[in-house]
Amino acid sequence: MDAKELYDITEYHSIPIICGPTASGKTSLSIKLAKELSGEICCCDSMQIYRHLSVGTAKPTEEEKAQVPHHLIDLLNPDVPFNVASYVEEAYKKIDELLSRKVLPVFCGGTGLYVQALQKGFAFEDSPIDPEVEEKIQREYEKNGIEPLYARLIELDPECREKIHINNTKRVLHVLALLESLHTTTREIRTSSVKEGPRYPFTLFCIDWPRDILYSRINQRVDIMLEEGIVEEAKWLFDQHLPDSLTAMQAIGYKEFFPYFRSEKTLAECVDLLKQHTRNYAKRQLTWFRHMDDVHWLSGEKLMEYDLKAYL
RNA sequence: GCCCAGAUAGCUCAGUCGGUAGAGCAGGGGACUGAAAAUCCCCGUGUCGUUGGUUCGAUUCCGACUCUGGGCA
Repeated sequence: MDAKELYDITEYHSIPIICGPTASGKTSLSIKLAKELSGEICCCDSMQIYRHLSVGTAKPTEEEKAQVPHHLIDLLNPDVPFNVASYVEEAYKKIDELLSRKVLPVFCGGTGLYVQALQKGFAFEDSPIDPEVEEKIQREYEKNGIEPLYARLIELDPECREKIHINNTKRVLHVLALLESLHTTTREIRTSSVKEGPRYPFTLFCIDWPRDILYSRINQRVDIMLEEGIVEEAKWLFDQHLPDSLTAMQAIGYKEFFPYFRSEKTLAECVDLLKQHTRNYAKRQLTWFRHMDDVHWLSGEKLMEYDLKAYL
């Protein structure tokens, strides 16, 4: 769909995506914008997808959801894995649904990969990895370690020497399985995945704050989450005894409390660790956003003064 | 008051058999196409507590002092 078609349906030329690091004020900005546009909010967040993870993922509150309808949250239980490909599929379904009601979606979220997948229109194949190939690679890894597999990856695709470090085991194994299943290279995958172009026209906004202010906002927000019951929520997840590898178990705001539940750390230590991890995460998010294309940067201090409609 | 241990990077500490020092964490930068709130890479000069002494040379050895732990009174 191009800008004109979108305009004919919604009277706007593009779909806004509000991104930014955690605790930058995305939620309130997206609500303000959605109200102005009579739009509805679609979350672009790998963890708000999960039910029961609410306080810790800074999901919009009931009051906020009452102001503007929210979508793409509370889709799955925490024991179900999730990934970009599934996200993109869900997002496109939701966009079509809103457009069929002539409603403009307002995307909002901090997961850089998901934002980029929408912006660039990454196309994902149904199941690109042959389970037999994957299993064989896994067995070889357990037997001989990463080095022979890394050597094979470089031989199949010399570009990977630059792009994938040998210590990044997870990615080495995954990309090797991908290449041996499809008999192709990463360059070809990247090229073919964007050859259709973006599915819809998007406009990206990213919120930025001076680093020290962002960090103190993060620390304050963790204290608020504590009052809102993050520890109880984390205890609930802890009691599910899910495998650590599961997507939901990686969420910041939960795993940090597990040592407390096991009486290995004090609550105060876990809280400090949570603040730390959240700050580290915000930095990684900013690295991602800074290197995305066509981003309109918004200063956190004057967030409510921008006329974002003018960009759409 | 006495005895012992310590004082080195923002923090926790290692080390220099005497030639001005290095790890982890924090912090900063970066990568990223099916776990991405994940995973991974790169970046280390600081009056080595103060002050005398020994020495060609002291953060390192010796003394005193200050501070911080711990113990004894």
